[in-house]
Amino acid sequence: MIKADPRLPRYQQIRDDIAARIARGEWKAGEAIATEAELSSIYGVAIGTIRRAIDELASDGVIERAHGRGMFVRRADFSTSLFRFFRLGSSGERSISPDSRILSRSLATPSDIVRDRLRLGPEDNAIRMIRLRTDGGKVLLREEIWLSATLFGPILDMDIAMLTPLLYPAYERHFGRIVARAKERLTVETADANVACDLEAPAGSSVVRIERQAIDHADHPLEWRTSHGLADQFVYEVDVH
Amino acid sequence: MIKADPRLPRYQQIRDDIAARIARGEWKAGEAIATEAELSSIYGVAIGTIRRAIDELASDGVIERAHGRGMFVRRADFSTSLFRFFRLGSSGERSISPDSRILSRSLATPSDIVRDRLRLGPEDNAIRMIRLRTDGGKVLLREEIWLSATLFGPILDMDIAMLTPLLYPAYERHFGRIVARAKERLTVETADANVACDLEAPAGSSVVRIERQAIDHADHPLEWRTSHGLADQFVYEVDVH
DNA sequence: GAGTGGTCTAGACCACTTG
DNA sequence: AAGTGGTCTAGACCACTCC
Repeated sequence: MIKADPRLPRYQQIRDDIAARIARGEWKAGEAIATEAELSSIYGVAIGTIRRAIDELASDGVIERAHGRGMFVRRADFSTSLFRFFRLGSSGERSISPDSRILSRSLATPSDIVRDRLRLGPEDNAIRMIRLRTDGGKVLLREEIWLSATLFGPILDMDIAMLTPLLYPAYERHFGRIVARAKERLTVETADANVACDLEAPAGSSVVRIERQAIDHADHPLEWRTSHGLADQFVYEVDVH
Repeated sequence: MIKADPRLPRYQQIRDDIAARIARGEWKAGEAIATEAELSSIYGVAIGTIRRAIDELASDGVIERAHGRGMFVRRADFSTSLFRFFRLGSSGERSISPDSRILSRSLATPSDIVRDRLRLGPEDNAIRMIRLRTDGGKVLLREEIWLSATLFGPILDMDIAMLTPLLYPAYERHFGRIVARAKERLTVETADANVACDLEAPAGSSVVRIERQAIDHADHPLEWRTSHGLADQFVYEVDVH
């Protein structure tokens, strides 16, 4: 049933197993998962241990609890957590449908910064992707994405449709790697030639730069991403705890 | 011992009581608080209930746990949570000492936006403060801060030294109101005359605008704040969950 | 009323830190 | 060895939802 490191606490093993089942599609978005009592007998632990596991999944936004009704898989659109740029325009209400287009995907030698952020060894290789996020044909964001080739190597040969529109669900589904949290760093700068070209704006335009390190439950970095978007139409919303 | 709403779960009453004790100075920053077993007998509840209360204080960053040593009041500098703008400069390492200067403090009629964000009634009054955050004489941030006059009225007559350098600890100490989380929204715009003047920059400079709604445990908004800083030296770091 | 999640108990045993 | 927080148990009872 569980093949995780037995040195980890049971509630963490169970948390990861439930997350993996959801990623494998055993429980689908919007559906109710097994009840606490069922899970308790499935895993052979007390109900309190199950609750502890679910607590973390709920705070990760993977599962939603409804008192008296059950526990439900959240639609995996990440709208409340790790995708929340560009509510766009003054209306402020409409949420973006995250169309994305991967421009390139290749094995590459990581810079020292990328090596540090992904915690790669001196010999490790990396995967580099350039991706555009668009809405209604308009380019909103240009992203440079770095992954460890050791962890995500097969991504180079996968059908591109398996990587759209969102990458984090793809990491879960195909590699069992769950992004639990991320560190982000925002600055404002002027666009260089590559960024300006992809954003369809003049070089030297004012752009927002977002660096994001995506991290799993074990505190290991999964992805390093640098995104750029035009400053004058940029909105960034976040809940700070 | 506890005078909170008895309809609330015990662990929430205990959480708030412990937080209030810390705010009153019964346990000081860096000190160990009572052990779980002691708290359990103080409050007359099982140790699991104490743990539940402490869980929330720990995730709020009020208390830090150390396995085998005890539980400690975190230094209340908010450096890891709600004050983390402007790590400033390319060094990226030095953290800012948050000098602050309150320029004005008065009763004012809130706009509809402020009324909405503070959830004020149509007749309620508000307090408006303008504050500068500086480092080494240089102005980094210009803040416009709004509070409910009903909740924070006495702040108008307090010695200004009681409100520096940080406001959130002052809210805790003098009003027992704890900021549990905040919603922030960042945009980039050009400075108007007031902002440019306070930031000692030409009007029309590119500035970052941060709107922040600070919220307590009961999900009630405590403060609405709009901050501006020069875009070219702005760094914003956040942990996203 | 049956079934669900939410709170709370009163322990047990383990892992870590300090003397 | 003593004391601390961390994990886990096997229940009890409550609050909410749905039939």
